[in-house]
Amino acid sequence: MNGRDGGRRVRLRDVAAAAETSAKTVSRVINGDPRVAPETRGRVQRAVLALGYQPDPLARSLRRGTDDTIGVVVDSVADPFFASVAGQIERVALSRGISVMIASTNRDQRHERELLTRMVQRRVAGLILAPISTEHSHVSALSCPVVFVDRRPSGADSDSVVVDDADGARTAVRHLIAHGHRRIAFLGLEPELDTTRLRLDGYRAALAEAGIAPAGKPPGEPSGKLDDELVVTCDPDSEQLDAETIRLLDSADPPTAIFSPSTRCSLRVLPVLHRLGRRDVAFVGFGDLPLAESISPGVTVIDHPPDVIGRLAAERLMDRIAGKAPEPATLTVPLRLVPRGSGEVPA
Amino acid sequence: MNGRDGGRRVRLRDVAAAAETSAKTVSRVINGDPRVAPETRGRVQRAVLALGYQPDPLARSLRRGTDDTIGVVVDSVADPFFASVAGQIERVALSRGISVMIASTNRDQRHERELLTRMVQRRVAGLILAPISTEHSHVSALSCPVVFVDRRPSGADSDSVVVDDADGARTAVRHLIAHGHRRIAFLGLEPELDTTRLRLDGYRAALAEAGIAPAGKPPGEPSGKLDDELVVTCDPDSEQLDAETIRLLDSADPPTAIFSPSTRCSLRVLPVLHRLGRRDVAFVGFGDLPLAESISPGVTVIDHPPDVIGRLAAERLMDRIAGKAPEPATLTVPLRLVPRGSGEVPA
DNA sequence: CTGTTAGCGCTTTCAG
DNA sequence: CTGAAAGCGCTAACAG
Repeated sequence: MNGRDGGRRVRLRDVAAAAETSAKTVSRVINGDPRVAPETRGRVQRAVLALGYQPDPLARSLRRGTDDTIGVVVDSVADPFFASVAGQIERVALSRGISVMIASTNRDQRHERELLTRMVQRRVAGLILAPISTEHSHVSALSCPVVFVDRRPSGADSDSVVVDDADGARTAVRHLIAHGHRRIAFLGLEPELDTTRLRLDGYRAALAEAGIAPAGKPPGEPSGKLDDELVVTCDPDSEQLDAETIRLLDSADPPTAIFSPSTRCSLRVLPVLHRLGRRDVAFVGFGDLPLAESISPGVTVIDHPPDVIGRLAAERLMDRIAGKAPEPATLTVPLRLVPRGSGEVPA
Repeated sequence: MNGRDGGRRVRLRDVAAAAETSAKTVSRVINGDPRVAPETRGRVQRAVLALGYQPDPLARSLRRGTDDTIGVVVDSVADPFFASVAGQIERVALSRGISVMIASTNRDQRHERELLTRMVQRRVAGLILAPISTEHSHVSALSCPVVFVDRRPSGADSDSVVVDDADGARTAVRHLIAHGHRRIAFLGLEPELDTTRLRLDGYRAALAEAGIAPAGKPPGEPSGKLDDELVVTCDPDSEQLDAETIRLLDSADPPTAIFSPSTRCSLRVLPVLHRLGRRDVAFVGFGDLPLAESISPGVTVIDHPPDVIGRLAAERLMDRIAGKAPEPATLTVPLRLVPRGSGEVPA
């Protein structure tokens, strides 16, 4: 009926034979080359339909040196933020007939490099990367356009779609300060991440401009802490963050407010807060959460919209692939604070 | 230094030339063929390293007819459940050196077919599919192993990893009945989905065994409703579900308990409940939620573990690809009820 | 407008 | 143990 005769693969030459012409002419028809006689074109199209021919993307890519697929490399597809980013990228790509290949680095630099190499070898037409490694000279040598998301490349001559992390954090902490808080904790991403540093900068800037000095630093630091007494940086997916949160809240001079620099952190810290029944502790998180408004108090967040970021990155990459983008640029997606209650708890 | 000399692609023949041997011998070394003289092997390996050679996966797949990539086709990567499933699949695949290609159907049958065709054309070694179409004969003809997840294929001669949807729903509704509820609403997936039907069956079974007849059905049904007065089925991503929830709660003889048959529904219904301040309405959801224990009352759920499902599906597919799996089987992942408060609200 | 030839980079024959 | 030839399915280059 439709060509799947016994599972046998239909090739260009089969179509050519059926249409009584050459492979090249069929190729022309397939690729919309206008220089084919209408009559011939008709015969070919009929044969294509009759045999159910579908071009082999592998052979085509090998010959053309490029593929109609783009690669998306993020921390983890299982992370709802990146899952959503990837989903949007897919939507945009799909609407232009481009396939998407998604892969996770799991925040491993070596793995990141391997994935990129692998994708380039597959002749992807372009890449969208949430970089984990700090050094990206190898990326610019990649021979296909790359758009960075979420985190900036160190060498700033590439396209990227980011947010103003420092500003977002500053806004969050200012908000807490405006509600009377002076002891505000930062709980607490991996210090290696670019964004951690920026959000920490914003946190400190807000404190500084309010004349709040970072608390004195004891000399011998346990691992997982930075200088500041109220700053914790550790893997937010580990229970260490729970422990640190409890320790801080139980300490002699505890924080009255918490700034959580990422959704992953919030998902750790909020349950601790609720388990302890500490509704008196103010909370602002970086990144929105499902059910944020159904918790009481509602969770105040800096909205960090994955769908916008994904869409912009995808559109940018499409333009680049089409050769349309004029020069590398950094798109900064605006952030806004969404007050829901937890950030407005008074000191 | 490491072969990326001027971005030029290093081919097998370049290595052969450097090692003063033939392309085929280099190919043998690359593929671990033992029938190469140790001395030759050494020379080749040195040349590979010196030139930074990496085999071209495209050319290799074209020639071999198979690729070391598997395809994952789910409703949407942006859906946290499937994102998590995909993440686990990726982990397992990766540990065996297999790449993963993820794509979303967006619950479109035609699109599902296109994606599958596309992936098969790319010679994927296997597929993991959360089927949306109800008829899957075309899938079994796909010429590569397929493992179904979440929803069963209609022709049951394939591998699949599912949960006992009816049983999970029955357990949930029994739990509510045990707490004294007799008017229990079902709110409310798309009726087209296989799983909706099964979960609805379980819901009805639990009611039936408790001697609770489905409420009388008015003759003229507005769209989005099934027969039963307390059953709503509609797209859970639309605001229609909010409206239906409010309507039911405001009706003359309102439900005292709600069974939400999926996480997507829960994320719609719970905010409505909280907005209305209806802490008196009992709630059990199918599928766990982030922050479920931080809401008050804590959200009672049937845990529907995406990581287990993903891992099992991936392992099953790997076995199949390796030719190890004996015969098609349906793996049923056990479900358990996690009481957290909302399901224990008395009638 | 159409066809032939060559070759993308690799691996499978099949001979040495 | 090694290599030459052929070809996976397609398209670029160059004729006609």
